[in-house]
Amino acid sequence: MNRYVKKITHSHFTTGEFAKLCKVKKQTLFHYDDIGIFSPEIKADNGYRYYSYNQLEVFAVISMLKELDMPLKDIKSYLDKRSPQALVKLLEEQDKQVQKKIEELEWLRSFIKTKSNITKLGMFAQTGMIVMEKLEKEYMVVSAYSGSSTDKDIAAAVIKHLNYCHSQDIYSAYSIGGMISSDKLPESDDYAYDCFYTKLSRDDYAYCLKNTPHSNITIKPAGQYASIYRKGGYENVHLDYLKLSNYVKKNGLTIGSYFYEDAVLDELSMKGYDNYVLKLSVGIESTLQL
Amino acid sequence: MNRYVKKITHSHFTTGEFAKLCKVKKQTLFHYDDIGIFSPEIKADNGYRYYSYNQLEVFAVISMLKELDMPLKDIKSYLDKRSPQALVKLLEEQDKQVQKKIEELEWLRSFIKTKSNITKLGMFAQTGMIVMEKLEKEYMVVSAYSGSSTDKDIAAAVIKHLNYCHSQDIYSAYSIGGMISSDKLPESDDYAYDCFYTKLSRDDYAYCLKNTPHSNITIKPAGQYASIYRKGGYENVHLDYLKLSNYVKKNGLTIGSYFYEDAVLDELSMKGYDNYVLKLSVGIESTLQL
DNA sequence: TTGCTCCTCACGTCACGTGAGGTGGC
DNA sequence: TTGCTCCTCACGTCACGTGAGGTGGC
Repeated sequence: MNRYVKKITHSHFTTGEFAKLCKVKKQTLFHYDDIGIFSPEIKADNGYRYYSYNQLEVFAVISMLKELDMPLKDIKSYLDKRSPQALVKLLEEQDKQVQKKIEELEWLRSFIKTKSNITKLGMFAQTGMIVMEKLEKEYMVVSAYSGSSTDKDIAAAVIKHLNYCHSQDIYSAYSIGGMISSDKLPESDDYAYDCFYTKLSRDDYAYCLKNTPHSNITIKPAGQYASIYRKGGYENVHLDYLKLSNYVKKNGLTIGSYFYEDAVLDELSMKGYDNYVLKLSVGIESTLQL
Repeated sequence: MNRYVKKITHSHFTTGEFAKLCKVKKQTLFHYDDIGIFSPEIKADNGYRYYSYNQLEVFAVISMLKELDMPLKDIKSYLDKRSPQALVKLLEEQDKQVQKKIEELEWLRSFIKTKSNITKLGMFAQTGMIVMEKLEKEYMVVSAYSGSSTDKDIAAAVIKHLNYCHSQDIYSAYSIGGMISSDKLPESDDYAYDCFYTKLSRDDYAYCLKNTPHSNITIKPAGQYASIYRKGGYENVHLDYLKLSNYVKKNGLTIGSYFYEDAVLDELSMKGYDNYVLKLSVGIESTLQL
């Protein structure tokens, strides 16, 4: 690709042509020339810019590095000191970056899937009535709470819980839930949780096992649960806990150890607490079991 | 997670606390409040901002959407009209985006690998001497060139070649190469190519087959090749073509149909044509073959 | 000659980042 | 009281994008 190169500008591309070939705007080329990162091979006396074939791949690599969030400054500093050795090193570093990004995006897909499933659950749930459901086991990170009932303590406990999750590289799509011991039925709106928890999706759990096998992960057992989905947020939640409790008693069932309280539709899809959809549930065991 | 919420600011997080939990700078939260995309649940009379637990996941989703290059305007317009239906739709769209991005990044990895291999080839090649090598078959997109010898025609032909590649969604890591019929030995530096070509990596080829099965792809045959790597760019290239030709004759070998000319180290790792490393090669068949 | 493309210059924008200078709760 | 954190400006930055107004080659 050398024919007459260096001799006549016709074998070169104008700014407009080169921009089209690179699928960018002319202004980008002007900008790159201004900051000295990528200039045309030839600059005519009238100021016209002429780019060559061989610059195409340089531009392609600049675009690639930009895609990978490398600042133009860093790209320039490579190009200023370019060499085959430096190129190979750069490419190897970028390959690692790309691998990491792919993993992040794959995690993101599972985040999206989980969030979508939770939301659909809230959209289609029958609200205000008790439903019996067979639930699979779930993995959760649980932080016991035994602090005082002051809000300051609670806020601190939540921060601690989240910091623990983050320290284990856990960023779940599930919102924080609350557990209440089932022998401590809430008697007013002003009740306290015994634990905070963060549920994990299967993917979260797999990722967690791989990276930090000794994380403090609790299993919420599989089995029959009595649940109630409620619109209207947190107002008079204790009445629904009462409903659940009465239902279990009336049907002669054995109540599980904890009530679980989850926000199914919350701030992300609804504005204001009053519009949240909560799910309260408790494990039950039929006394008719063998 | 409702305890005393709405009543006392202590159950909430200050800007600094919330920023730490979200792994961003405070300024980001100020900015989001300014443009109205994400404001604290409570703003005290003294101007202090207080964020709640339930806002954590909203912020997480904003971060996620930002990661996926959604402008803050668009994120705001979702949040302004938020609903479970809109959320599910948004998530489904984003899932497609993420899938696409993952595919792009996987393509990028193969681009990086190819580029790296080509560069290593140039770094470690013995230059200035003829080497015999057994090459595997390679796939290439070839554009015949029969235009005049004016540079304008050549530039137009290259544009046409690249546009064809782009129309087939082919963005190879290989630079454009040139083919010269082997019965037309260059006699001066001013020679003409008979074809331009773009080599494809295995991944490019697989991708190509999947998307546009009828692309015009040529196979450069596997077999023995006589090659010469040369430093010093394009000056007196014809002398190396002569070397190759003489070598083939002297050893009583049958010459293949075309000379192939590739830039192995070019503008990307070297400054200026004079420092390029080119590879010239031609297929040979031993006349001693059965 | 017409129309298209080229140029420079100045200002806008997007999503924050960076101090400067001052107030306020434990 | 000390020190830390909060606040609001105002200006900077990064990578261009958008015209405005004028020149220049086929």
